[in-house]
Amino acid sequence: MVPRPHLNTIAVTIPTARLPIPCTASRCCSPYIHQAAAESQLISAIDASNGLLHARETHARLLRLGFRDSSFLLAKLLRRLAEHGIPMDPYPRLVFSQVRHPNSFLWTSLIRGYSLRGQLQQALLHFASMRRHESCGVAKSLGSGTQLHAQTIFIGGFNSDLYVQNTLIGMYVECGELALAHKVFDKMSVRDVISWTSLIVAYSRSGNMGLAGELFEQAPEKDTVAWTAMVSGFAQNARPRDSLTFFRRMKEEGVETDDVTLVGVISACAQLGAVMEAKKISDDLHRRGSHRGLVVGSALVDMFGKCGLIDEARRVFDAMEEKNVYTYSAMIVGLAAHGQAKDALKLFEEMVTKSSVKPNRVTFVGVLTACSHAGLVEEGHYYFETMWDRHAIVPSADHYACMVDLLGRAGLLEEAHALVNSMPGEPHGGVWGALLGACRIHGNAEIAEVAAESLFKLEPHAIGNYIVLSNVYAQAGMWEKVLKVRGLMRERGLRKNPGCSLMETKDGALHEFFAGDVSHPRTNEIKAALEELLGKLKVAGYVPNLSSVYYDVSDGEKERLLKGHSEKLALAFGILTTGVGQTIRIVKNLRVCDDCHSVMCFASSVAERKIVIRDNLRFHHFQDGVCSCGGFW
DNA sequence: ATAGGGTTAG
Repeated sequence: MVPRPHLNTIAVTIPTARLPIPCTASRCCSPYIHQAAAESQLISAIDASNGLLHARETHARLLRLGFRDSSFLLAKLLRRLAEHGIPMDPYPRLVFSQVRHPNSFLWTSLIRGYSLRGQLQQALLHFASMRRHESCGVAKSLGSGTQLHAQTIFIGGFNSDLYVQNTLIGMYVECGELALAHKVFDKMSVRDVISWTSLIVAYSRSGNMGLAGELFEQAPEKDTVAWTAMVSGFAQNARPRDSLTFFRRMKEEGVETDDVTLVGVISACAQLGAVMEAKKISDDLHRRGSHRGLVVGSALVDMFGKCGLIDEARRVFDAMEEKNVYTYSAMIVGLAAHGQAKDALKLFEEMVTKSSVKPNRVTFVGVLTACSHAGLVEEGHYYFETMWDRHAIVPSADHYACMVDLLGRAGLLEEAHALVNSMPGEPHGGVWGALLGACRIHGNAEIAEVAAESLFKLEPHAIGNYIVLSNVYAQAGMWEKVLKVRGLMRERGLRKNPGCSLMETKDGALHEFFAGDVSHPRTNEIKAALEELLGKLKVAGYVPNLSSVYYDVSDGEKERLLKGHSEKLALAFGILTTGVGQTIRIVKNLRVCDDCHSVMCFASSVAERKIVIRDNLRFHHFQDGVCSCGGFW
């Protein structure tokens, strides 16, 4: 299954960029030197080329010397040709078409050539064709040359051609030039649904759903694509409930939905953990027969994983004929979040050995978190090493964060700290955050202070860091320092995120509970059910964990605060609304505290329910008094 | 011909 880790030490290896190193003891490095020399000679020749004939000679030399695929040199040649006013057809166009994998620089040179000669339709056609190619993996970034070219066209007229204008908007959106996109839109005398949708997408991508929504309401015509842009826009901007609302509105108004629409809603359900809605969508897809498609399937794997139905995720995964890196990553990440580390690693091995799908950085985040949440330190080291050894992926700060988390959780705080200090590049908030989190678990106030100091500089408004540091102090009984951190928070105008738990009843209704919440219509019943449950749990041996309250108050007050935790309210409500043997599913926005965790363990056996909780990190499956997380959370 | 889609730590 999992290959033997070959690393036992906490090696702090600094990955270096793997450049081809031509020199060996037996072979001289001259071929490389020759090639570099040839390249620089060609550059000079291109720069010096005068007119078509000279350029053709240089081109021939370039081909002879084996540079037929050098986007860089050929782009230079194209630019030179354009500067000399040589018509784009046929020669420069031929130069371009001979390159098998043109990069965006070469594309830009071609487009620029056309636009400089006033052949704007041609320029746009090539622009459109470049965008089609980009989705096949060519560099996504558009050079400043392309932007320049667009402006040329913009100034040069064509404001009556709907197609040209729409293409321009699309291009500006891709360049992130929102204001310019809007300017083109404003100047248009005739707009169609594509113009409106392009602009809606532009605002949605910039995070401005308010304006996107206004445009949507104003648009005179709305088709499936326009509606879908809103549904996925809300999902991508972390507003899953609005996404669902729009989806429902769309159906009410009789607008056709398609696979793309459903992918948007799937993502919303994944964020919410809304199981009932998720199942409805999945059934819908089955009826359409498109549940096994590549994108839909990958989204479903992710959704079921995030809704706590990991077996269902696996079923979809196994049924898919075509899988890519999204599919595998979603499945691996899902298994990791459910604590099924061995399965996650096994799947990764299958991916590497049996499929032709190459893992990417996201896949490795999944693999490393799987190790971390299961305490598999040696395996984590092993996979971290293979990233660059075997898969040519240079670990990013995110991967270092995973390693710090892995070491830290396992109690190797010094090693984790050393890794932070020795990693290449500056550690970001995630890296320090992982270290701080580990300090909370192991009660190390000293290293926690170091981590927090960096975090307060890097992300002064991230409230969680203050809370965790203050909790570390509280655990150690350092109350004066707790007050100091609270003072700091007040100074910076930061307020604690209220704990919130979500429970979905069978009818698909979502019930929300906050800490100490009495606003639920059945609050009295819930309170009574909780009291009754806690009474039974105490008989079974449950003792309230008062050290989970990080306030310096009396024990009685601590117990009262513990009872108000949102997941306990959700649990009590769950017991009211389910029967013995059924599953209670809760989604929580923050980490589950130790006391709630132990209550869930006890309750799963005493109340004879399965309890599945998704917190901000992972899933806990409670059954017969035991949690699947094994203490790692 | 031009608009909407899936995986990421603490």
